[in-house]
Amino acid sequence: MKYHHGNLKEELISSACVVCESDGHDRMSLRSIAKEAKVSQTAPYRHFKTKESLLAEVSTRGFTELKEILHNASTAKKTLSTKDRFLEMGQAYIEFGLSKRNTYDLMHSPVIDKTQFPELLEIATGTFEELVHILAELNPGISDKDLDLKCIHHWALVHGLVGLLRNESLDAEASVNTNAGNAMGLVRNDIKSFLISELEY
Amino acid sequence: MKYHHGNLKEELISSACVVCESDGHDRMSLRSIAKEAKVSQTAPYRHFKTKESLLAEVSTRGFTELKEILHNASTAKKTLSTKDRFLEMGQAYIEFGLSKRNTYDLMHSPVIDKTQFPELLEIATGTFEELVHILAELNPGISDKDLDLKCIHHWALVHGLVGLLRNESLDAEASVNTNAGNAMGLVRNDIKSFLISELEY
DNA sequence: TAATCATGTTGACAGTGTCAACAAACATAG
DNA sequence: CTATGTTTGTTGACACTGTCAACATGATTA
Repeated sequence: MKYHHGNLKEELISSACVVCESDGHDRMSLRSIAKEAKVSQTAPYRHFKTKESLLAEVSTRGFTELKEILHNASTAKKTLSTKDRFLEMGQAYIEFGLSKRNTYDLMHSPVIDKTQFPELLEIATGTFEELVHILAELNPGISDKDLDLKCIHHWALVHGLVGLLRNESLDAEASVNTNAGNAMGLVRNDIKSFLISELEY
Repeated sequence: MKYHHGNLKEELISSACVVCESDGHDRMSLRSIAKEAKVSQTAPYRHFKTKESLLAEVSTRGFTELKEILHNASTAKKTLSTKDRFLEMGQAYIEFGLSKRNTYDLMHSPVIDKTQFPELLEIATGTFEELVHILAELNPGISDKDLDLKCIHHWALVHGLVGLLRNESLDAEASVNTNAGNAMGLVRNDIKSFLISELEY
């Protein structure tokens, strides 16, 4: 029975990742994950200055995973056209946002001040870069400024779309008054078609 | 010195609105706003079943204000073309999201389960309707389905754009590695131009 | 072997949301 | 006008939270 745990930091982070995704970051308590690791309430403070910095670690892992997913989506299937790989990427982003709801929330939550966590800031902006790369490939010869504007456009679109799609209440309720709910269901069931129509918009 | 306050519910809500916007909803405590109203800690429970339901009230007011702003933007200046009024609306939405940051956050936060607050759900979807109306006006003869798709497109865009613009770290940091930061600043300084280019995209 | 440092522990503090039990103010029926 | 019941307050408590100071143990290094 060792006094020292040996791998506590890693265990706390990965435990926090699980809890954050299942319960949401606001329902996660340091004490509970400390207990889960069979360690005292204050042990986490040897590895994280504050709860926020543990959450920053969780957020960092989220971005790391997302960046990898995006990178894979845009490079894996070499036989696809650039446009199709771009669409794969958009779909992958949205699917991440829908399947890792709470983690996605944390990644965009204002409770973490990214400027205080350089590593997090770097991976977050790095994730954005994945979009820059494929859009540059898709629009050869485009000016830097126009490229950036295109990035902003597409990023805003998928990010906003995730926000809309996550809100199940919209199709539950809105379909009574309008057809938006139905359309939302359509989009949800065929994200790729929607993205294609966006590209040709 | 009356025992009964007389107007406690209203005072609690408006106080909560102020605190939510200035400090963020996660830093708002029931006790503190009770104290502010010079009332005991548990007095709010005579008017709100839970903290969440007070926050739901704050969120409702946020949507009410936003809906009104959007409605005004799209109907006030009668001399403008439909397209211009649509642009006014987009700009108004974004400005709301940027100026009422924390309230905007609360309105989209998962801490409030909108399905449990019918009034909130109604005003939230009602806000969406403002977009439906002007888009219908802008695209006469459009099919219901296409109208809905257009709504989803534009809503996702402005909502996502707010998310991007709020993140100051993006232009602070990203400008080192890419030009995205500069472009973000451009967009921020001239939202309307960006929206126009979006419409013609 | 002795001293230092990293990593645990216990105990405490102030703060939180919420509940049960009680009390004062108000409304209304007799 | 009194009696009764309902709203709307109060006090006190519970379990929980993030975090800190003081201490103890284990590992590392001189």
